Amino acid sequence: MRNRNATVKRPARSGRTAPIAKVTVREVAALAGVSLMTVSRAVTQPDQVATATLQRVREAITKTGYVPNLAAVSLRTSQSRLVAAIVPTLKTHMFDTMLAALIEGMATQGYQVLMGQSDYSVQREDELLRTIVGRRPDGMLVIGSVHSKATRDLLAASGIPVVEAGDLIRNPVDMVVGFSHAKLGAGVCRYLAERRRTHLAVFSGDDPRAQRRNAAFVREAEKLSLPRVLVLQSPPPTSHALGRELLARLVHESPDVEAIYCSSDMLAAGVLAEAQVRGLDVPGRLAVVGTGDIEMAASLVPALTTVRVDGGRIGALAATMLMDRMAGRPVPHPVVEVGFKIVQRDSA
Amino acid sequence: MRNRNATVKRPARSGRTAPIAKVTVREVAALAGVSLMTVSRAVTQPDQVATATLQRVREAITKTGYVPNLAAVSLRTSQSRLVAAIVPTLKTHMFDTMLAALIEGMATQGYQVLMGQSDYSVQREDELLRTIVGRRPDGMLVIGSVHSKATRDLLAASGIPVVEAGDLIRNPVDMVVGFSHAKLGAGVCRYLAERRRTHLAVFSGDDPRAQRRNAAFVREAEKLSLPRVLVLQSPPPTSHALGRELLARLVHESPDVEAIYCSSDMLAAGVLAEAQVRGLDVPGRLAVVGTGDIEMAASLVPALTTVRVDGGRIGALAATMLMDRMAGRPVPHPVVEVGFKIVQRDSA
DNA sequence: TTGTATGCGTTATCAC
DNA sequence: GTGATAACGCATACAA
Repeated sequence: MRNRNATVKRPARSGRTAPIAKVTVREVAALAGVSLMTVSRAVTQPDQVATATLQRVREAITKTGYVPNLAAVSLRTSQSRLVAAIVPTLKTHMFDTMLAALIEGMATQGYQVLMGQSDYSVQREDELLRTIVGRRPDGMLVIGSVHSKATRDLLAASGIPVVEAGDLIRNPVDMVVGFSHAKLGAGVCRYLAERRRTHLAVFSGDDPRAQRRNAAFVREAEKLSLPRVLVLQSPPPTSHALGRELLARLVHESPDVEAIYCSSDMLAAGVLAEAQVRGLDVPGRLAVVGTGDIEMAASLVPALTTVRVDGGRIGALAATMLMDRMAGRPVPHPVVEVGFKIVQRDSA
Repeated sequence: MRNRNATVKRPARSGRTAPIAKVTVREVAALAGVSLMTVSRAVTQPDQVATATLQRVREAITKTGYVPNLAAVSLRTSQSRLVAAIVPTLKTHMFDTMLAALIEGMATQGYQVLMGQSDYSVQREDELLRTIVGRRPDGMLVIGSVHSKATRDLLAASGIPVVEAGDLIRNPVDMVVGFSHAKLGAGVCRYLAERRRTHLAVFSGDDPRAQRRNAAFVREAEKLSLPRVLVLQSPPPTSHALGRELLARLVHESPDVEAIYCSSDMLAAGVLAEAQVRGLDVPGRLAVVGTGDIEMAASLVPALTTVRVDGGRIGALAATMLMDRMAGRPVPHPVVEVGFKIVQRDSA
């Protein structure tokens, strides 16, 4: 059943009015019978203008449809009221909450957000950041971290407040809010070991963050003298389908595995689905732990035990730190480690 | 198990260089021993500059770390190379692919994307759009449609190319690419009727788009002389947990329902989970149809029958239409209806 | 309370 | 091939 693709009708774009883009303080001033500055003041500091004048100006603004040109404001004031955000990709759920919180936080303070997708490519990231610096944003959020040395230097030299978010890196360009992937990986390993699971596996994407978690997980298993951890990696993004596929493989190749740590909840959900199909009891026969605590985690069957990292909090913290820096206020903690939490439910 | 929140160390922000934000053509020109215009030309039209000069200028640019101020460029040229995108929310998967496609499409043409979240609030949307107009974007994408009359007029008058995406509305501000929610709702109803399901229910958010689908679904059922359709609505966003909750309610209140149309795949996934828990056979006892065809739909158990709308295609089409308009090229089809498709899998 | 002059950083235009 | 000048739209500084 397929709907056709068709052109339906012409749009009703009326050419009646002069484009607002061309309306400047000039026209408003002329219409209101005042000078440019009075209009400017009426907009930015209304209390400095006589009530009667203010009213006339406001009418003129309404009548002309005047909207101040922020490029001019930005040029004049050296403030863009713009914040840039770079994410690896928008196609996964991973960064949505962080971003949503940032955008919302900044919007309440009158800032707008410029978006960029690096697609996990350092080169894309570099190009992106260079273009963005041209906008003179008042602040920047980079999810993950800035990867190339040259760009790190560029940003450091630019004097633009930068928050690198999600990853607790050692040498931030400016500020960081994140968590330790190593602690997280080790923590999950201990959690499973405490619950008497000895044959462990890890399903994950092969991005750097996941790899750091995996490495720590494996190290911890060695420290606890557990059998060798089976690590299955795939190119990101990790998906539900991948979870099913990986479990299917595991069942054949290493049927003795008792617990799986998945680098995303979606991956874990796929594992649960495949386990259901195969009649594999979770958690009886197999324990499953996810990462992210996405909305569906709590209502899956069985409810998914997962590592919660509060993306919304990270985004909100980033917004606060940026605004402090932008306002010239001292930032008490330029490096903030946010916690993660293993949320115990039914799957492990 | 909770990691502490702590400050770890001071950041390594070196104050050594003059902020790039302050480097202008002036400094570059001085260093290269040329005029401002030569620098400007070296950047924008290198072939107009003698090779030797070009080289000197480029060295000077590298040495100073000069990055052109786009606010100034924008002011001077009346071109912002900025495109704005307004989404209801980033917290659901609904618009990710559309957005990702748009951002990618625009980025390849040297445009940057300004993001706004309206949170399904008309007032927020208005504020947002007004601020955004101040940036003089070269184009705008609004997911859904522009709701208030005043803002529609503002946009129409602004002369900014606008694409309203996702919704095939009747009187677009400028251009539209979308599908008919009414056709979709009716189509799903027929699909279920053809499969001998007579007692139908709809689970959905109460946003306007879902409501249009629901209304058409109900009308179609009446036309087919089916029993009254049970419609259960909740405030968006729809979620997995909500799907479970609604099915639980349904089982008590209307156990005779044979098919459910869900306004999102996540909602449908929740319904499948609850059905599994209750031992309700899907599709034997109950058919389930979702909306969106998100990645997990195909690997759910049972695989989810769903209505696919190609968000990536919509985003890409929007980007193309915007770029045509921005380049002054005629837009052959300012109103584009994209198809939807009912993807038959196992759940219905 | 209101107005005038000036400059933010860049490019269009015209002159050399 | 290169340079001088003006202007984009607005707000800062100061004068009235």
